[in-house]
Amino acid sequence: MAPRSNEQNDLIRTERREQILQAALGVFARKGLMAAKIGDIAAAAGLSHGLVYHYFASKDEVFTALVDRALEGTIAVVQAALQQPGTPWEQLRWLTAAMVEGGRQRPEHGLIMVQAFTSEAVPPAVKQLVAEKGPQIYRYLVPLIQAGQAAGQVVAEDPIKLAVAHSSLVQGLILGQTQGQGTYPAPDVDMVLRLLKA
Amino acid sequence: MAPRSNEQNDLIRTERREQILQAALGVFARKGLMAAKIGDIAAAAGLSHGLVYHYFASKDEVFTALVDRALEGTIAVVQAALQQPGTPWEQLRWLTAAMVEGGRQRPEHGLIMVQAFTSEAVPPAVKQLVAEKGPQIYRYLVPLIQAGQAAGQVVAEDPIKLAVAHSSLVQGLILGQTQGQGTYPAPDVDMVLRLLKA
DNA sequence: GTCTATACGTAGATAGAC
DNA sequence: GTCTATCTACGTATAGAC
Repeated sequence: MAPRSNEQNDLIRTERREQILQAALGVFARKGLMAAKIGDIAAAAGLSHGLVYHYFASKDEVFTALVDRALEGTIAVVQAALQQPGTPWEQLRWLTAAMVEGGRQRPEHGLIMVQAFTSEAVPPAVKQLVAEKGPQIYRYLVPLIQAGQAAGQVVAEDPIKLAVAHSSLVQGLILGQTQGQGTYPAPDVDMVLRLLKA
Repeated sequence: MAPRSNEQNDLIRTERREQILQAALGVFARKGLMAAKIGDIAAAAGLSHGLVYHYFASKDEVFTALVDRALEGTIAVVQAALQQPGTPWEQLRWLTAAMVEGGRQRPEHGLIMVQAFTSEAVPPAVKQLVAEKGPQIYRYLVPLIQAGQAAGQVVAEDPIKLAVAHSSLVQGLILGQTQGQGTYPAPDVDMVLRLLKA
């Protein structure tokens, strides 16, 4: 039996890491940071709980990594909206659709972020991430709204308030979907955009 | 030293119970069900942790009592809106103001409800409460929206979708206020009502 | 790289003193 | 009614075998 090469080992490492993160994403989203046990994550990933500690130093570190991903992902979507072709309104529509649809199919990121933003029982590293990267979302969203106002497509209100309202509604919808479990029909993109429409 | 009368004992009992519930409301809202320790609640209430168990059988029972209050309170507000004088639109405006303002001053109920609605790590009694009383909110909100539509004041969209959008936005705003800690200006009542306006 | 067994700390819950 | 001391269970994190 020939020994594994370094490349093969690296491949296994990144695979396992991803496997653990994916499993943890679901468990953390459903149960919350403190209620989620390492054993739950290991079981969901299909491996022993000892192995989780081979790849991550602590439960907090796993959670922090996921919060970072969720924040980076959200920022990336807002940035991507600015790269879309068309008018500011069309960009806003693209952004809204991406967030609402994304949240509908995979609400886990949204649930993780709510915990990161609202709970005090969160590792210091998470608080730092939230403080640093949270405002970045508005750094891109507010100018987009202002561009829409300049084009006469977005209502002439305080652009920051509009941005807060838009983000809050999207967040709320993700939570609402989780609770209702499809019981109620979900508002569509156009309904969300009524908030902004001139 | 004369012994206490039964009436005095009863008074102490209800006082202590309330004292514990108020303290627990804050702790649960900030830390979440699992991260909140009985010791935290006792310390916040200014009494020993043993005494908490004299008034409640378990931590779960305290949490469940608070969820019940939050749900009942929300239902009561929606019902109260229907009793307000004026047109359906004025009633909707009253309701929105009550929820947004209430959530701004005391976001704890909103945070508790988010946990109750979204977390799996919640006692069965809470799941039952959510299943029973959660839909009651829509039982009163949807007809109010329909009345507004009949009066030509609310846009002619699916009233259930409108109700979901409205509730989601209010919930999202409460969360947003908690995270931003007053960093950003909060959307006002009129901005929320743009969702519904004809 | 992966697992099982174990140590250690902590927190929920109870018992008994005052 | 209230507190302190204690029991007990569980979960994080580690050590060592394979």
